[in-house]
Amino acid sequence: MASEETPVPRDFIRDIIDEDLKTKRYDGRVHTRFPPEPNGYLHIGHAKSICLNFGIAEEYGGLCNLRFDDTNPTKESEDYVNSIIDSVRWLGFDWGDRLYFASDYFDRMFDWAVDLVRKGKAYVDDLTAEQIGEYRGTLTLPGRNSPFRDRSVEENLDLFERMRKGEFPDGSKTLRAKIDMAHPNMNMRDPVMYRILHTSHHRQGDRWCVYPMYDWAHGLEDSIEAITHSICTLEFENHRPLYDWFIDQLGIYHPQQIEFARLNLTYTVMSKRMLLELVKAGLVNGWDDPRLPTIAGMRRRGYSPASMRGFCKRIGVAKFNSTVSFDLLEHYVREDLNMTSPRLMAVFRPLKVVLENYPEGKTEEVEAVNNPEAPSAGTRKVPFSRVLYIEQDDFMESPPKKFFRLAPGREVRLRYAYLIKCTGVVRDGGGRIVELRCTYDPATRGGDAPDGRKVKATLHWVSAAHALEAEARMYDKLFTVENPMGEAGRDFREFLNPASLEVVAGCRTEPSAGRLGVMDRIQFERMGYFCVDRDSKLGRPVFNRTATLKDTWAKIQARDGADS
RNA sequence: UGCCCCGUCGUCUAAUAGGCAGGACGUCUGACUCUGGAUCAGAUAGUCGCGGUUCGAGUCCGUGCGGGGCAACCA
Repeated sequence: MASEETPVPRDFIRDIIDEDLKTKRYDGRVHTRFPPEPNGYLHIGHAKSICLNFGIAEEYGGLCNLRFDDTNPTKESEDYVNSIIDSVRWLGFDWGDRLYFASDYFDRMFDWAVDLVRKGKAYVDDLTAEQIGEYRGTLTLPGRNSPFRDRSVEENLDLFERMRKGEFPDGSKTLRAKIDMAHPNMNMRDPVMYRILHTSHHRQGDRWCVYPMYDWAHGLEDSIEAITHSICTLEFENHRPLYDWFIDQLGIYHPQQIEFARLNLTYTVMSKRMLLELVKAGLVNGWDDPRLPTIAGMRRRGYSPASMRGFCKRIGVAKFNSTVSFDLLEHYVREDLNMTSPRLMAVFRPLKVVLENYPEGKTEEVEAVNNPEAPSAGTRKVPFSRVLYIEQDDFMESPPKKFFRLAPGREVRLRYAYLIKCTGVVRDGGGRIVELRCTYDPATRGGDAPDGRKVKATLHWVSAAHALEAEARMYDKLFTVENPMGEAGRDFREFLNPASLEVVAGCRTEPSAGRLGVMDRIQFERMGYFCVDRDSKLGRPVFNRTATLKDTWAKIQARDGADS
């Protein structure tokens, strides 16, 4: 885990915590929390927040809670709760026995609301949602007081209690904080605290028909759990004054909210809403589609938890709205996978090679290194015989100057095996090359020529008779543009990359691939990092491409105008 | 024509309490190599503008410009 041995990052949040520790603001405690709403799957943006919150707790010897902000039963479900628990655990974090649900605090929240009503700081409003909007004013114009704003405490108490008992239909009444309808911060214009929702809750059943709003609930949740630093994203900055107001009116424990910029990544979308749209429309294959930036999707794609943690740690934390390059993510993934992935050989688009001077029916085994970065991974035997497959892209009949691979009359090395030279091509009726005739040099077993002659390329290969058939799913960027949301008036779906998934059937792998288990991560030499998908069948594995290897040749081709 | 927040290489991010603007990714060179992988060496490129304070400003003050957020009974 080289990526995690980097020094602990410094950022403005840790500076604030250092300062609070110095001034003994919270008696030297550091207690954070990760508070997702169970209304979708977690994505890499959440991973940033998870790493931040759990990471800070770890570094300071504090604690981090996992708390579900389940205040809106119309959008939430237990399935989402489970997927979130699964994702956080997979990322490698532990919340001990501190798994909490906002819904478990509903009684206390209700009592506190009654408290506010008693203090004349909250009232029951009969305005409709639409009217509330009208009375709120605009960004530049002050709002007006609701005609129900000055009801007596007794009447408010009675009405609120009857709301709770279910006497009123959905939307007919709300409980509102009594603050200031002319406040320059819109959030302070008598925000709604409770709405009536005759909807059963995935944990509370039908116990409630009034549910707290985020602004009212969230600060209370943090207060109840004695959180010291409530870390959240920038869009809640304007809500902090309200969060503070509630806590001060109630006179309860007061955490410090700190906002940071959410993660944006190029070539993808990072909002649960957009992700949900893609899933619902069937534009991807579920929440764990390997093309999605969901944690479940990236996991299925083959990203390791360590690489995701390394990425999150090293992108830093700031208040500047930024977009991280997808290249950076891939860099950390490759960095980790390079060190940890066993190497195997597989040919994705097979081209048959017949070694004319190799005895028919003979098979030998060559020794291959499992991981050049980790000698302790040992070696393995790979069968070699007269008929082989190599990659179609590794042969060109009339190669350009910079093409180093096999061509008529040219000699290359077969990895760990022999030097071979191409002596001819065999075509089908349509003139397509279907087979290469080659000779091998028996003196080069293992790959080195006794006379010291060099070759410019080493190719991966498999023995036709011993190969295992497999399917590969080649994933590419989900969108064709860096910011799919960036074009005014265009829907982000217009920029979906039609080539984001290419299924390659008929791949041939060396036999040892048959011993892999689901989710095992490997590198197919020269082709990229892959992992075994759960769709694999016995004897016919399915591989997801996690990332390609850096490919200098592909870069040259792209730059020099692809003459292939 | 309101309020809040933010502007450092192409990108992300450092610069302990004002003191040589550094790192990473990307890109480009080169070395090495039985993965055109990995590794190594080098190059590239930045403090949004204008004033002010100061011996000294990315950092402090003012102002302009630019970007983001806010008008759900969502979070």
